[in-house]
Amino acid sequence: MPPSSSESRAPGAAFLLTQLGTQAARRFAERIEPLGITPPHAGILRLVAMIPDCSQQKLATRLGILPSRMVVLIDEMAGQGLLDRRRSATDRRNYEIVLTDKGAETLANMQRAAAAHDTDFLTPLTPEEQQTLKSLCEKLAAHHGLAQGVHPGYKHL
Amino acid sequence: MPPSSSESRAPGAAFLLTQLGTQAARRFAERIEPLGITPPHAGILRLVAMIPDCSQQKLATRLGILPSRMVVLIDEMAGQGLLDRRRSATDRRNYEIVLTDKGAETLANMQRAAAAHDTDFLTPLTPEEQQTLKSLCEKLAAHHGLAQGVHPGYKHL
DNA sequence: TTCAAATCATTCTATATATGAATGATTCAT
DNA sequence: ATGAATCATTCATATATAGAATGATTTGAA
Repeated sequence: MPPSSSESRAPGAAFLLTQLGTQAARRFAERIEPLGITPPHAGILRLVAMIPDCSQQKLATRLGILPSRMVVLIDEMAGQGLLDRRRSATDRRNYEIVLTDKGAETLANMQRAAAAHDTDFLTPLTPEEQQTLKSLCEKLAAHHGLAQGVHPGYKHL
Repeated sequence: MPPSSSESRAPGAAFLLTQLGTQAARRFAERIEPLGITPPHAGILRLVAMIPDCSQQKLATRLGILPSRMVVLIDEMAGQGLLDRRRSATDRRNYEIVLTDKGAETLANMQRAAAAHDTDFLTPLTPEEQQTLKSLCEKLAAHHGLAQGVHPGYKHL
């Protein structure tokens, strides 16, 4: 039987992951805030760079965001000059979202911020421990069907 | 220099932690949903059991929730019969929040759900790997100043 | 060819939550 | 005894999100 002498409940690994994940997400949000973007913006930026001339619908389904919310997010980013809406020549129902020069620059800054965030967050661990943690997390993520590079924190709860 | 041949960006460990943490939080929320409670309720339940006769103010500051929101949460839980407001005899400004029998029962069910959640979420890993992951997470959590058993996901962002 | 169904972006409405100020009762310190 | 502080509460406001409804366009079948 588990040791529960009085009321001292040692949290399990899943709870620790929740704590750490929330903390990591918050710190990343703080890192990119000076760039004028939020985590959803960052996800869009990455995806638009990976899939050029992508419709809003595809972005929405890939990121798990509702189309109606995507409209607002794209509005914001277009207003900042990070990307442009371009009517598709073949299907005039949808847009092709394209990165501007400023958008590409912001993406590069965002990736630098992500790298620095990663380094800082894992700094309490030795390089060997960092590698071990990463391997274990990759194994877990694979088994839980998490999409490469897209975190499920954009939709519902 | 890091290998970035084309556009394939391998996510760092911090990003993996964000993904896993979000996923773990969501699954836990689904687990306790049949009990009629949400994650904030679960946090309150745990804390009230650990600190009996606790004021709403203490709960709010410990959990990082605004007092005005705490009122609503306690209202909901009292409405479900999980806890009672009892005027403090020594200081009639504040309440002492006490668990009811049903509240204690729900807490026990919640802890069972948490244990099952932990087992299921980590099932892709061997027992040794699970222990390693837990140790590394504990080390990280300690260095990042995370409170025992209280995750920072209840406030702002 | 034509017409119904599907698709994309958008707008609108409703709900939940975050935030902070203000209120009233009570206690504390001088 | 009086003013400051504390606790629970209410209020007003802002923001995020879900989901339904709309209009333009394309697609597919009769």
